[in-house]
Amino acid sequence: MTAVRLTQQQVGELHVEIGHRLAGAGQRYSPVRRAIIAALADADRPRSVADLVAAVPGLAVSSAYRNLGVLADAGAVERVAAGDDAGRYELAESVTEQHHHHLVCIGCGLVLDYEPPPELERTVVAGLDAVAQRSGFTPESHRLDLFGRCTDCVGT
Amino acid sequence: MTAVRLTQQQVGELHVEIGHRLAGAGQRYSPVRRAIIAALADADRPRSVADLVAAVPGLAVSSAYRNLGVLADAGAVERVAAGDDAGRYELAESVTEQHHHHLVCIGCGLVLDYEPPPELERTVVAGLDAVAQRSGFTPESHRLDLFGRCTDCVGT
DNA sequence: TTTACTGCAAAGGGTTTGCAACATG
DNA sequence: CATGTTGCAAACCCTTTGCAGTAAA
Repeated sequence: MTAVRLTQQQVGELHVEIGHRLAGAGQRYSPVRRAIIAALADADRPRSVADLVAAVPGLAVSSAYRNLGVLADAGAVERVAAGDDAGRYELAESVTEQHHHHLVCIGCGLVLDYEPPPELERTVVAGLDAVAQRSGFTPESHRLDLFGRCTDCVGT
Repeated sequence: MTAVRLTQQQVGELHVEIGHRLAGAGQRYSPVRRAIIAALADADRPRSVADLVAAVPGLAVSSAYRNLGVLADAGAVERVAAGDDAGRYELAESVTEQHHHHLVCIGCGLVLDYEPPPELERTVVAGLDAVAQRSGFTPESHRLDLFGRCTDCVGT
């Protein structure tokens, strides 16, 4: 199982938690923001801005970007840099409490979430810590993404 | 040692190899393209287009993009999607014969190359193969990037 | 002399911002 | 009412493309 989905109850807690974070930043949890979060919670993959605008009726493009910015600052969502194309957003790991990485299709741009096997994750973290130390970097996060072709794009 | 630099001799072979690949694609290895490759070979990190335009006197922005596109098609360079900002390019691994990943500074956008320890790389490849198989993905490549703060940005 | 390469300027697509109206605490 | 939020339209940035001139096989 590579999909990362949340139960109804988890989604409920999600809204509460995000409401708190926004309030802490002096921001409101408006209906539009709720709708954006709901749309993100509904998917098991990062969604593009165009995608979100289409999914939330009446949402203006500018509002989408502005709200995603506010939500990102509040630590509710994260921007995913997939390939070259448009930016995608997903719920922040600090609110879903699920660490994951991405499978990116070089054919159609599809981005899937996957949860790395614990041993792999441990090895990667240890290895990157060592590399960071040698380079004087203070580690913050990492990405372990696989690029390939999804079943629909294999023959392309 | 995290830097990935080439010797003078390696750079010479590089030009020959790239010349062959371009010729095979019905393209010339023009002076401008040589200058772009030289600028990339000169750095131990991916360079932005603006950076390249500044480094190659007289190079027009449009020519930079066009040439980078041609060079990418010929397998000489690769585009690196770092953070959110502008696209960066570096020599393709198939010509440098050096597999590497990136350290990205979230403070200033600096991108450094590093060569992963062999065991780490093996573990990652094996782990990703397993994940890909479960998801029906045909693996092509991967990225194992670390995000953090460089020595100049630690206090930010 | 045919085909590739170049710079300039204009166009494109994604993202950001100014602004006046609206909604909420 | 004071402050946050919204949509619209214009502005912005990076990137691509049309075009006429130049250079190389």
